[in-house]
Amino acid sequence: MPPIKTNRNSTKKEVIIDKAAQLFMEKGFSATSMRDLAEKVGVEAASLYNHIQSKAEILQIICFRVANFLLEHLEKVENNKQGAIEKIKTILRFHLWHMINNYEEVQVADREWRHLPEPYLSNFKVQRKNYRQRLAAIIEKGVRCKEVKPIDPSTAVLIMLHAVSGVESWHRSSQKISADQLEKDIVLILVEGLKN
Amino acid sequence: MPPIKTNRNSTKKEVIIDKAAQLFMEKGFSATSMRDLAEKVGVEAASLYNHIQSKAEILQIICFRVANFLLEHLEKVENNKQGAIEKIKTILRFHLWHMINNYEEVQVADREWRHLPEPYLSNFKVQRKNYRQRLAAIIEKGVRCKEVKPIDPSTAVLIMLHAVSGVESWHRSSQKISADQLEKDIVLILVEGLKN
DNA sequence: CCTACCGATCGGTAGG
DNA sequence: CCTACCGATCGGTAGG
Repeated sequence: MPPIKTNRNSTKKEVIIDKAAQLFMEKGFSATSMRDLAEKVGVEAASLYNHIQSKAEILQIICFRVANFLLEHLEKVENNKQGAIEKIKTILRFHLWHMINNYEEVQVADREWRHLPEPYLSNFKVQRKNYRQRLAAIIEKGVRCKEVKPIDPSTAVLIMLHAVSGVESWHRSSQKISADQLEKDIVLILVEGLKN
Repeated sequence: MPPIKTNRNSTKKEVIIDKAAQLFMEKGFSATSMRDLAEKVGVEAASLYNHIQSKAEILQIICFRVANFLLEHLEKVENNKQGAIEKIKTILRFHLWHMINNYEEVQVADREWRHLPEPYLSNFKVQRKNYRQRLAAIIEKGVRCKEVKPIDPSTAVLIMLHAVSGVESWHRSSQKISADQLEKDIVLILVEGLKN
């Protein structure tokens, strides 16, 4: 018999990672104890170590899962035939969608990566820098084609990425507007702000 | 004889707060120990308590100093006679200037306020919400006057405030462009994105 | 998966 | 401002 296929969130390890993401988001990585996590999962602290190697491993899985996901999408966009503005719109929408649906993990990756132990920390920083530079390259090309305003590309990247992480405030709030409307408004403001 | 006037950063307490802001920014509030801080200040951990009451008090001073500073400025802008776009520009520039010159404290207030003990935590949340609502009110008025695009005002606030906190990436980087150029670019992108 | 437990480190205090 | 020290809690292991 083949092994039963387990989708994400069905293995105990995934449950642990999921609950950890919630706690790391709420209290931060350092302020979350393995006893907090164990309680949330419904076992004793020692039992967690049958599924994970360390507290740091959980953070590492979360951070690199998010980073790889975004990087893979960027690669696809780089190779398509859209213009700069369209590429930016596509990336922005993907970021927003990813953020809205996985905001705990994305938020943790964004905020708590500093607590990664080496060599993961350096590795993550390199990936982060790489991502930003490639995004800036798309914008720079847009500037050269006069499709985008003559602004510093890395400043534009900075605004884009940070605006996306602002979705957290929306998520936490009473959610007056829909996810669709939120996406439309953000894309409108940023893309119109970039257009020449 | 009158007491000698001490400007900020000249008292030992201010030195402690300043070094703490650096550490809280670098490692986070929870991961910073009073021994780390003592070493940076150049005394033993126990000696810190002659100047401060607790670790939490330091965070509280940092968070409320930043919040009050921004709130005071907002009040002035609310009462001037500029249009909505001009008001937003003024606030955005003030935020950016404040961020660039005090980025450690601002960043800590932004990121570590969750670790405030009650009742400061609730208090801070109220001030934060209040600030955002008043900023949204300015934008909403702009939308009603057709000066600003018909977007959800709180979405616009979300983008503005998070874009500002992105200055941290700029600060940490090799600082290719000047603070002036950074400010111009950010104001340009965001304000043009909002204009109708 | 649990009980029992480890050494290390934490924020903070007593007393001088 | 320091030495000495407190109880609590931390991440993690041994052994079953």
